[in-house]
Amino acid sequence: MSRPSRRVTSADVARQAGVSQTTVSFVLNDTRGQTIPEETRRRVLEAARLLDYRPRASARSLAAGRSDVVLLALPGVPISANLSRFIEELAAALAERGLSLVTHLAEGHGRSLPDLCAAVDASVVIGLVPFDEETTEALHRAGALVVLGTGDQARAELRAIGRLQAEHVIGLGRERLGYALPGEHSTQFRVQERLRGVVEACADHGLAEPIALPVPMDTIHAGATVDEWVRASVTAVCAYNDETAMAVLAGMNLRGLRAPDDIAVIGVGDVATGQVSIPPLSTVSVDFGEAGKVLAQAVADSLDGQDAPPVQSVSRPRLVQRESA
Amino acid sequence: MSRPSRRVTSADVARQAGVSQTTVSFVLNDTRGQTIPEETRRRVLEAARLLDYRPRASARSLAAGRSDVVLLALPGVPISANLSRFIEELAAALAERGLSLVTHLAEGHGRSLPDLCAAVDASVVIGLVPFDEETTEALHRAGALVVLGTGDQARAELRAIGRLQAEHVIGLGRERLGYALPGEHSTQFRVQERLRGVVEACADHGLAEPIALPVPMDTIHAGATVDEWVRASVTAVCAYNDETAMAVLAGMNLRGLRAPDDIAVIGVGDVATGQVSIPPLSTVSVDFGEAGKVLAQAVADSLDGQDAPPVQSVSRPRLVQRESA
DNA sequence: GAGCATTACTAATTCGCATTAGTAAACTCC
DNA sequence: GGAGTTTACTAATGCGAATTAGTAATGCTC
Repeated sequence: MSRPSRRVTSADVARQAGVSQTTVSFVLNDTRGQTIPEETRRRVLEAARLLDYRPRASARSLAAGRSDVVLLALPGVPISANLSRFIEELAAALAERGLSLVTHLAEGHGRSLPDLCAAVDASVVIGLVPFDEETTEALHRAGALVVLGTGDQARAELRAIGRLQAEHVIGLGRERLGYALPGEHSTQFRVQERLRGVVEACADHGLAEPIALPVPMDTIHAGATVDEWVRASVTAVCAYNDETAMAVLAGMNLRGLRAPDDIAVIGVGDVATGQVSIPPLSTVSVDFGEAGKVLAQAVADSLDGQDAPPVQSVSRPRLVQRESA
Repeated sequence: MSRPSRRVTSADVARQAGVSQTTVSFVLNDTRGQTIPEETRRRVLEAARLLDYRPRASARSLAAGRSDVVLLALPGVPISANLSRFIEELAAALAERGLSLVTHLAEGHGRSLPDLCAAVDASVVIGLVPFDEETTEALHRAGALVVLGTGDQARAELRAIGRLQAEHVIGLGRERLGYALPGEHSTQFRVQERLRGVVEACADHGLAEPIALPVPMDTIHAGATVDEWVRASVTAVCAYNDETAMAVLAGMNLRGLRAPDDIAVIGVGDVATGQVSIPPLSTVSVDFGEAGKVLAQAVADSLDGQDAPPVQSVSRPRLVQRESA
């Protein structure tokens, strides 16, 4: 259609408003230390609105030395409703501070995160999985001013989730636990750390280590896995996530076993279908609640103020008790 | 940690390699029409590697007049495994062409898509939901050279999904259909178009219009909805998605009804838990297959070649028959 | 009513890269 | 052996906004 013609520039706005480009910049950025009379400000704003002017990001960040792009690196897993709500909240909170959030589905075969970071000229990179030292380093070299998601905080949070599951079923009087690993990617960081949390909780209570078995998304195979747990007298299974937990439930159903009577089952994630599983699934909801706002604040702080206090807790695991445990 | 020091620039590389900045640019961009001897090329490449040089995107796109950022606008729904695979594939295919993909969870309260487009200086915007004329216009003004996802193609694809569901159960001999709307957002474009597809298929076969009812994610309420369908002698239910379908299954289970004997149930999406529902859920898998590569090609084409043929079909709906229908 | 500060601006410079317009040397070719 | 071409580069310019360094006009003070 309409040839993209020429983009509107700040010079166009200046011309329209009858001022210099400098003044336009001052008005639009609320540059402090500059006094602009109300009338002039109004004229500039009006002209900008009229022309639907949007500063060209590349010019802006070239001149300013930093962009206002925040890159959120997501793990390669499907994005739950929960997580996507968190992302939107984060985006909204960042937008209020003039920052723009874009996301990147990592773990893919696309370009590396540092490459991407450079490609979009991101000032901030947030990871939901922790970055190792080397990646952090590379991100900084790639132009990231702030990198969040390093450190052991993510690790701690993942473990807390496992712990919460275990504590719950132990509280129910179960003493022999199983752990349901996902059918795939079971060596992944997230999986191992959640399992770790369960292991720790068992140790704390003087119980034997949980029996961790992979559970494929398939009723027949799940049934076989359940058999193994039954042989080991397992009376509660903590699952890596709700999907896996539902597979366990299906396997049990196939064997005529009931949750929680025979084996208590608890998942993670509070996916919608957990409410209509048979029986309804107890789970740990990873509630991002205020996390978006908190994170946005942390980002903004560490972007202008030198160092902000590290973000404590992003997710806030919460027990959702239904019928399966 | 390490103060971000100063970013490495192409001038640094030039100095290191003992050539001019111009030459560095020529080598790194494989500028055609320039002959660079192998030895010089090697020196430059080596210097760039040594310094871990990455061109600053803002400077690049300011000078070149266009960035290599592609923005994918996603609907505000959770991202299925299927979709995320598609995204990764698209990202990989774009990366091969020197383009970087970032995603944006739309429908949020963050900034508007045109604003975001300008903020990341995207050259291309792809939408999985169609953009209206106005938005497309705004995106172009915001600097997007290419905008994909306009037009009625998305509409057609959504309808095809509904059609496929309906055709399947009609093929099973069912003549009175129900449609399970999601408990929320049931007036949304996607929902309505899928339903439309079912309505059309019914009409084509001379059947009565499907009885569309919202199904909340809650076994009790789902049971009540099932009652309504039973009263209307419905023998097959097409659901907006797998989650909703599973709620229907739960409601039926509560009433002692079996799928497909009493009512056939079919979902959309092929979510993992559909494999372990009771009974395993028949569904329409929205298979993106080669779509990533095709789309990437279309993007690249229309970015340098003037106009590329519009992308035909992005998703390729495919029936996955399990037990529920 | 001279000196100084404040107001309300603007001209000129800068960011880092791509690109255009050279230029000097080597290499044809009749 | 001089004109023309190709090779192998480099100097200079421009992209569009932010920023720095002004400047002219007005206000305030003693």
